[in-house]
Amino acid sequence: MAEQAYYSVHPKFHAAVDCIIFGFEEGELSLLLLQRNFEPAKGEWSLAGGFVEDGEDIDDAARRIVAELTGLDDLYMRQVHTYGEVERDPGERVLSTAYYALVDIKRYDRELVRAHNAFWIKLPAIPRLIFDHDRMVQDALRFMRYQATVKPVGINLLPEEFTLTQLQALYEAILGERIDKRNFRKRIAQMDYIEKTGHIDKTLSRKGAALYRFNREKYDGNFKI
Amino acid sequence: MAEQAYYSVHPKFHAAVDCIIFGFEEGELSLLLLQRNFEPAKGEWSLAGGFVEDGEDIDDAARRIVAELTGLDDLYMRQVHTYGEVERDPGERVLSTAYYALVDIKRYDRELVRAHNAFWIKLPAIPRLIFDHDRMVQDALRFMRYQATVKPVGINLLPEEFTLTQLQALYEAILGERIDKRNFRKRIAQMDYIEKTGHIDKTLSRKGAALYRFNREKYDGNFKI
DNA sequence: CTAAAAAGTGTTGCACGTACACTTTTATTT
DNA sequence: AAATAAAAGTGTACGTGCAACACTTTTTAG
Repeated sequence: MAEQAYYSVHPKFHAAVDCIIFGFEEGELSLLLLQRNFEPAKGEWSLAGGFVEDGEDIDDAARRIVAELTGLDDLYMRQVHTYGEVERDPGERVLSTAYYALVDIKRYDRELVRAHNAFWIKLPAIPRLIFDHDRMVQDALRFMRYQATVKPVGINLLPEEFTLTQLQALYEAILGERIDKRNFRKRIAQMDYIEKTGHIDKTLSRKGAALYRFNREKYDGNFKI
Repeated sequence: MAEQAYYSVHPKFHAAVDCIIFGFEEGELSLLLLQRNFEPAKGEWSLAGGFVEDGEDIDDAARRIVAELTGLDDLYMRQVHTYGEVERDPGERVLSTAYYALVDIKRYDRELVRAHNAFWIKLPAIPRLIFDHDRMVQDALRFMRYQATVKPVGINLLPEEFTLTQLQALYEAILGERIDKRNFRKRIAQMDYIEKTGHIDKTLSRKGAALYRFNREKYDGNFKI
C-alpha cells in the first residue's frame, strides 16, 4: 500500500528510442533515414524510432527497431544519451533515448528498407530532421568518433573480410581527415587482432589486395573492453 | 485524432533520476549516499534519486534532486546513462537516468544532508547499494574519470581558490595513481586558464602555498567544450 | 637557533607519432 | 608481346611530448 503510493503519486511518460544507423559507402559515412509517411510530421525526415513496450528492456527496444528496418539483429549498438526536455516532441511529452548502430551496408534487407520509405544518405547531404533529431545525430557522431579512436568499433561497418585500403578509407571517413598510408599500415601491423586471412581481393585492383579479419578473441584477450 | 492514437497505443513508464554525487576530502573521492528511511528497500543504502515530474526537463529534475539534498544549485552535472531493464526496480517498472554531480565539499548544506539521512562515504568504503545503483556508480566513475583526463572538470570539486598540492591530490584521487610533482606542475603551467591569484594559503604549510583559480573565459576561448 | 613540514624547481632519455616517395604486381589495351 | 594504367605495398629520419629522477627554499614552532 505504502509502496503503491510511493510510485503512484508520480507521473508516467512515453519512453521512445531513436536510432542513428551508420553505414559506410564509397569512402563516406551514411545514415539510414526515414521519410515519414505518417503523422506527426508527415513528409519530413526522421531517425528510425519507436516506443518502448511493456516487458521490453530499453536496449531490446532499440535492437527491435533497427531489426524491423534492416533485418539485422546482431549489430554493434550503443546508447548515446536520453533527451528529456518538456517540449522536445510537439505532440505529447516523450522521453527519448538515442542509440547508434553500425551496419555493414552489404548486408541489410533492401526490401524492408524500401517498405519503410527509408534511404541511405551520406553525411554531408543529411537533410534537416524533425524534433531534436539533428542534435541526436551530432551527439551520436561525436560519441562514435570518440569510441572509434579508442577501440576498433568501426570494423562493424565493414564486411567480415576487408582490405587495408578499405579500412583506411573507413577511418578517414570516421575521423574526417586524410591519413598517411604508411603510417596507417604501421599502426595496424602492431594490432595482432587484425590478422591476414590469406585470401586476396581482386575486385578493386589488378594487383590484388590482402584480406584481413578482426579476431575478437585476441582483442578481448589483450584488453578488457 | 490520428495523432492521439499514434501515442496512446503505447505504454507509459515512471521516469526516475539517480544522482552520483562526488565530493573530495582528505585526498580521497567520496559519494553522498542515503540510508533509506522509507520503502521500498528501507534501511538499505542508495543514491539520491527521485522522479521526473510533469512539466520538468529531465536535466532539471536531476538538478532539483541534488539541490534538495545539498542546497547547491550551480553544480557541474552530466548525464551518464539510462537504465531500462524491465526488472531493475523490483517495485514497479521505472526507467532511470543517472547523472553525476561534482560538489565542493566545503559548500554543501550540512543540515539538509543530515535531515535526509545522507552521508559522505569514501569510495573504498562504499557499501552495497540497492537495485542497480552499484552499476550506476561504476559507470559514472568511469565516465567522470574519462572526462577528467580530457577537460578540467575535477576543478569543480575544489574551492574557488586552491593550491597546486590540492589540485594534484585531486587528480591522484580521480585517476587512482600517484603523479610526479614536477611533471604535474609543468603540465599545469602550460594551462594558461589555471592562473595564480596572488593569494597565499598558510593553513596547510609553514612556507605558504600560492593559490590558483580556474579562468573559465580563457578556457572557453582556447577550446570549445 | 634548530628542526620539521610542505612548497617549489630542471634535465635527460625514450617512445611514439608524423612527414615523406618510390617500387611492385597484374590486368587491360594496343 | 609490349606498353600502360591502377592500386598495393614498403622504410627512414626527425620532432614532440611524456616519464623518470632529488634537492633547495621558506617559514613557523619549539
